[in-house]
Amino acid sequence: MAVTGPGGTPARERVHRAAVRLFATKGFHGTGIRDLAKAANLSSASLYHYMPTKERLLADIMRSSLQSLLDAALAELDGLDDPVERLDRLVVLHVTRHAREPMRTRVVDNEVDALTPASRRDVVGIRDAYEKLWSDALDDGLRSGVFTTTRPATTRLALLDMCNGVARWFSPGGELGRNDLAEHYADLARRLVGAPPRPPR
Amino acid sequence: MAVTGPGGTPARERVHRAAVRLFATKGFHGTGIRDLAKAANLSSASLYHYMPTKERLLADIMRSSLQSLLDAALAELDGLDDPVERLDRLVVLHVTRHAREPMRTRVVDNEVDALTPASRRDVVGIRDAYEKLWSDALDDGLRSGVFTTTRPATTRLALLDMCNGVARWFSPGGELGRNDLAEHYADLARRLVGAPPRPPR
DNA sequence: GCGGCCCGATCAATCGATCGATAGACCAGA
DNA sequence: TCTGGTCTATCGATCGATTGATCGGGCCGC
Repeated sequence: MAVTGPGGTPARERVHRAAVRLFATKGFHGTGIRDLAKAANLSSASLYHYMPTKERLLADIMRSSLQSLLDAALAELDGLDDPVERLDRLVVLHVTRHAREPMRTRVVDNEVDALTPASRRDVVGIRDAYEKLWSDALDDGLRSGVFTTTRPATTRLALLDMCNGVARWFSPGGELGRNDLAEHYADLARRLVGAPPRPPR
Repeated sequence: MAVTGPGGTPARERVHRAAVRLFATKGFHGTGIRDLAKAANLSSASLYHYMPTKERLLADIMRSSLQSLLDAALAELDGLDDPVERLDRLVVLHVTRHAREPMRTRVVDNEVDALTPASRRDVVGIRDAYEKLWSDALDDGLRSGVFTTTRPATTRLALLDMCNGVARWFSPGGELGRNDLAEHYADLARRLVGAPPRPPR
């Protein structure tokens, strides 16, 4: 088993983590193979035992992040019918994740066009499936009259952009915890789509 | 006068424009000096007649974009007292600009950490002054009771993120024109901060 | 023939990636 | 218990290509 390295963290994981941190802060093209090696406590040659290519490492990070978000969302919505509840859950899940792993999310959001066309197709496919959950909840709510907006498509984009923004400024040490933040965003989302406010706890 | 070049556009402007387009689509670090030269119909050597450095070109683009946004906002708000009207105007101006020049805005929003510390200080300074206009409008409205939110700071961030998102997906050929889009966002903004809806036109 | 534009050629540095080699863990057969 | 072989993890050295930037000189309208 590969359990060497200072701190006991396996090398594969160190590479992954370092890549997320560097890609998020300096960008994919701004991160050299040697920066990555230094951050993972490896030589740049050893790096290639854990990734086929710098681009594929990026693609793997993005793919797995998005897939786990999609899976979690599907599990969260399972069996649910009420559009308001579905929206609540989507917002809370989304914001919680973005606040828990802002770096990873920043990579997913900002580095899409550093991917090769093939990788991009995969990643965008997963993202579209995820965003369809939002569209469906919104459409159902509009049909049943519990949401109101004159421009559903634009409102959906505004809603998603609002929630995505969290990853850009959230820092774990802030005054607001992840859960309170997510609850607040659920309130804001209801306001945006014209749904009745959530009952106070 | 330098008015050569196919199409009659002066070289300095061609460089500027090409840089905005390339930085926005491929990122600052993803754009080579030769890509830039080709897009501006110049040799990579001639490029340096119009910019001291690639990084300074980026800094100039960001600085002038932000400064013109701040100036326009100050002009727009001049003499205005009512927080609701100030918020309306800020949203309409912001969204209109983001929709008119999504490329330029994407550069401003995404490439901040490609700047040297000195350039970054300048740029962030202007951005902070601009965002303070939003904070002030929001605070005044909260004080006077016309806005309602439990978390003013977070709500401000959510509001700004929502409006910033426009630059990431707006394309001029879409079904919605710039002005209609801006009006819709003004409605959404009022909902977010708990202000009464705008009177229908 | 002077000055603003412009370029081909080229610089040192860095890029992503590959090479051959070494050290150690593990296992099979004697 | 020793031995030979295989596998994984790691490295220094180096590959060709590309990077941002520079230099010396050519062209052209004045």
